[in-house]
Amino acid sequence: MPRSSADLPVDFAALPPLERDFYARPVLTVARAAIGQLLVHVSAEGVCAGRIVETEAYRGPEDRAAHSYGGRRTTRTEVMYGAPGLAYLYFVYGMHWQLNLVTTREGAPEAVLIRAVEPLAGLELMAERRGLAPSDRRLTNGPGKLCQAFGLQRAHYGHDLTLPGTLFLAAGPRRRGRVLRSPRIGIDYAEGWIDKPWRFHEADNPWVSRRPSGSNDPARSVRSS
DNA sequence: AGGAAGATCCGCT
DNA sequence: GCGGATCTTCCTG
Repeated sequence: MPRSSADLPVDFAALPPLERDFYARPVLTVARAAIGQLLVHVSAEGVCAGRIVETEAYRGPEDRAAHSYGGRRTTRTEVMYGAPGLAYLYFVYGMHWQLNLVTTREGAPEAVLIRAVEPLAGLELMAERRGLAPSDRRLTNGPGKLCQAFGLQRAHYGHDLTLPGTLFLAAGPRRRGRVLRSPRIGIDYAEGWIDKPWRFHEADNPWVSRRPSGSNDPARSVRSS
């Protein structure tokens, strides 16, 4: 990767995927490590790529906010129990898809939700899919938005992210901002787990979906590697 | 067979 | 800030 996106154009589609080792770690570790990595999707319509700037960790079966809470194992959650490096996509609110990375080890239903991405390539295609201008920040600053922009949906359920050429993560540029932690968003139903700071995002990145809500809970800063 | 809820987004006030 | 959109999945009876 170039040091900045102002360098020569990168052939994102040809980048080597992150290997299974990346995903085969505790979910909080992967959620933190995913910040700054690249998400790439190659489709018939074109190539979309971006830097991951916001994630959340879901640690079933004990995590009440996780779909795999209590060991729940259904058609929908089945892939969460699969090999680390698989993609878990699900459909919510009758209209939105969400992308997760399966982590840890087979049988451990833990996953990282990708909540926001900073677009680097395929902006025109993303804009077309989203019905927005390519310069619009709403292109990819939310979990449902980025899936629509990248053209991700049911067909990608269970896809192996370690395979090259289609849908995968790749090593991001070295330079990154601080990473902050805060409580996860939209899990008011998860009594006892609401306040866990399992959301990670780059400080001062305009593509992050929202600033940490509670000005009271000081988002704790984490060293960037 | 039916109902309820949902890891969201958008537009309006 | 609030409510509506919209439909799949899962649980209950």
